[in-house]
Amino acid sequence: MSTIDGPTQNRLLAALPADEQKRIFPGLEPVPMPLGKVLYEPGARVRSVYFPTTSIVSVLGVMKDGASGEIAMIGNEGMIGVVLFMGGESTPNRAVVQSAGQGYRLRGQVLRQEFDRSPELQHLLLRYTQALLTQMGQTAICNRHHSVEQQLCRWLLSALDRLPSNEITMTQELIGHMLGVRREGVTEAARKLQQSGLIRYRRGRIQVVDRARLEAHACECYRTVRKEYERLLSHDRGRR
Amino acid sequence: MSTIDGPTQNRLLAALPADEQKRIFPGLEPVPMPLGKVLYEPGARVRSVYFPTTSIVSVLGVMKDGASGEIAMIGNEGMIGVVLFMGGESTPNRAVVQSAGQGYRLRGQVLRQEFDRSPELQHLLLRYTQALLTQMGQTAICNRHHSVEQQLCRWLLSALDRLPSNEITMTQELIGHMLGVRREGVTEAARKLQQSGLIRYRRGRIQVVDRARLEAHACECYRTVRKEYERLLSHDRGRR
DNA sequence: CTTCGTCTGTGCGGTAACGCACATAGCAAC
DNA sequence: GTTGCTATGTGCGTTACCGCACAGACGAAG
Repeated sequence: MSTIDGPTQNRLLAALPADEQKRIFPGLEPVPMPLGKVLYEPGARVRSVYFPTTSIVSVLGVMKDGASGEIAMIGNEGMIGVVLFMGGESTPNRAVVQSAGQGYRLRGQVLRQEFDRSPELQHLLLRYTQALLTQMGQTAICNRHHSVEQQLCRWLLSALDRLPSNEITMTQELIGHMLGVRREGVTEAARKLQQSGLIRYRRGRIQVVDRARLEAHACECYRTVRKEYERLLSHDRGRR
Repeated sequence: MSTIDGPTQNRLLAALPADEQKRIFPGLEPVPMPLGKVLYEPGARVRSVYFPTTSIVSVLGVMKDGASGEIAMIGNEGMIGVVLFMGGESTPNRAVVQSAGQGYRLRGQVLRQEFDRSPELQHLLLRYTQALLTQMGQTAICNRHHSVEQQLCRWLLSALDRLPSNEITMTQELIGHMLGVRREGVTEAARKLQQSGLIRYRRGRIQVVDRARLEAHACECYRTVRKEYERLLSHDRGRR
């Protein structure tokens, strides 16, 4: 009945038809998602999927030498663990909680069963996976062509879209790991943005002051991905 | 009956169960895939899918200012147009033939119908899509962390895996567009590789002389992606 | 209030890749 | 062989980012 709290805070879960919700919601287990919690490791078998509600999760590519980079950011618009219905049992990536909050866990077996049974669920999750594909592809060319400053803007906006307030709790060091750049590079970019009055920050917290101008500063990648998410995951599902 | 020529030269089509082949093969239309042919444009509705046999197709991200970069390379191991069964009707990317050859076209409607009817086809294509996801994610962090020289090695090896000979027909200018770097950067990297005896090249042609050492020169991304393709698309499908 | 660990600010030399300009060389058409 | 187009070679100044080093500043815990 509640539409503000509970599983329906996750937009994928909320978009399910009522009868499907009846079958899935009982299997959902609310879990805390503390900062740094690892949801899955590269190559490890994925046994559960996660639906963030108030948390944000990063999917990171990690190199042998420890270098890393975010290839996808997932909040209450999505889920972690698409491999479960895609048929691989693992991925070469790591999923880590990037912004603390809540989420729901569902056993993989349950999801797979329902995925095979319900065309609506299937279509919804596949459309979501396509959105994920788009995000990854755009990240690839963004990493190639855009400056740290532009990418920081993009990243802040993406995070903001998944948070209730205009404040992001995150150290510059961590942002560096996400963007795959030096911490100092983040510091310098952040300083410039603050001087221009787009953001304000202090130790581990970044406040977005002027969202419109931040968007203007970001590279086109942000809008491209966002538009695609809206197109794929808004009301008109079922059109297929 | 033939396993060398025809549709079964594409490994996805070859992996289908016999009864599924019976339903799909009649709909396949052999098409030439000349260099530069555009299979789909950003945002345009995708109406057919393509199964390369002897050709290679690049999925490119393109920016407003014309800058570009390859986010996936697809040969006879895969197909172009996963959006058709993923449920989006378009993507923000462009698909272009990168190495001329042959392929098969299939009307999207036919594929969708069979996708919904046959669990085997569905599982096969979803596993393939996961491989694609992996490739894109790895491209993203590769673009972030590795040198032009390393990336050129990776790219050459990926192309080689999809070609029958050890020669790649491709100008350095085009490779530059794929990698999203300057043509001169490619020239310099190629010169180094030639001096080290890994490749030999002339106007529009690159010959790989020492594959083993080329692999040693490439970044880990090549192996990561390749392994994942093997894991996801080899014999053990149906294990799910 | 003090302490201490962590986060942020800043400087500096080094390097990879860029943008541009122009020279040369391969190849196809005539 | 000559011509003309396109691909490749090379140099040069500029820029963005790196790696490292260390100073300073915040804020939680005592």
